Amino acid sequence: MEELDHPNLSQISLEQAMKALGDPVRLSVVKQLLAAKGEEKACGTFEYSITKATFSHHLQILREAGLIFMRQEGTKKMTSLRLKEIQKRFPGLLDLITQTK
Amino acid sequence: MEELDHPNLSQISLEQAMKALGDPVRLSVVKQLLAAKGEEKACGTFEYSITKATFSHHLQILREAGLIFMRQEGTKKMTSLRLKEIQKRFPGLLDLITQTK
DNA sequence: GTCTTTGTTAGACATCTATCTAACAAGAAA
DNA sequence: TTTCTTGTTAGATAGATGTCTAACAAAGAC
Repeated sequence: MEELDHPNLSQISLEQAMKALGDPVRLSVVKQLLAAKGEEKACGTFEYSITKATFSHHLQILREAGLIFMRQEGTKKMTSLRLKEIQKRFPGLLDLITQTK
Repeated sequence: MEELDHPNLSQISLEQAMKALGDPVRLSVVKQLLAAKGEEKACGTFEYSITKATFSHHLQILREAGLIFMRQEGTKKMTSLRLKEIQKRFPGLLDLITQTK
């Protein structure tokens, strides 16, 4: 099993974070994780209207942007927001996403 | 002379704003406008390392995303941040850009 | 009027990106 | 072992995006 790359948030630019969030699928993922209040979600529990292959691609981008953490558990892959690290590196970003409708 | 389209910020999604900011040239423009503390800047006064044609294209994207206001003054086009409107529609966004290094 | 300044538009082009289908991988269940 | 569940990888593709050059437009200066 491959070890997944989870970059240190200090390596992530605001530009890269913005780019990752400037997509409907990926912003929706972050919103769903925010709604989960820090709890993990298996990939299959997200709502989306694309194929699972494409969805997997979007999760990879969010992971490489330092925004989500993923770990294997059996056949499932548990995904969670890197809440504290994001708040430290990009203060106000998650509040902005939560509040903006 | 064409009237420029300046959308109402209520029409702009967070996703669109993020997308506009997820580019090095455009994020730099916003940072330079923030550094100008609300003052207008002529296009020619920005620092960038692309052609003016490409730069013009990026300003158009920022304008259409509701982030900047542009007005003609003689041969120059004065550009400014839509500060208050952004703060109202996307609270914390500009602080985030200002603070993140 | 002619030239200069400032920026836009048109067209072309290479690269990036989101998407799909099909095949694969790995763990769990039977 | 065989099958099911869950998700990734590979390869292809259409469309979006950032970039350039060249031509144009409009206002000011001479």
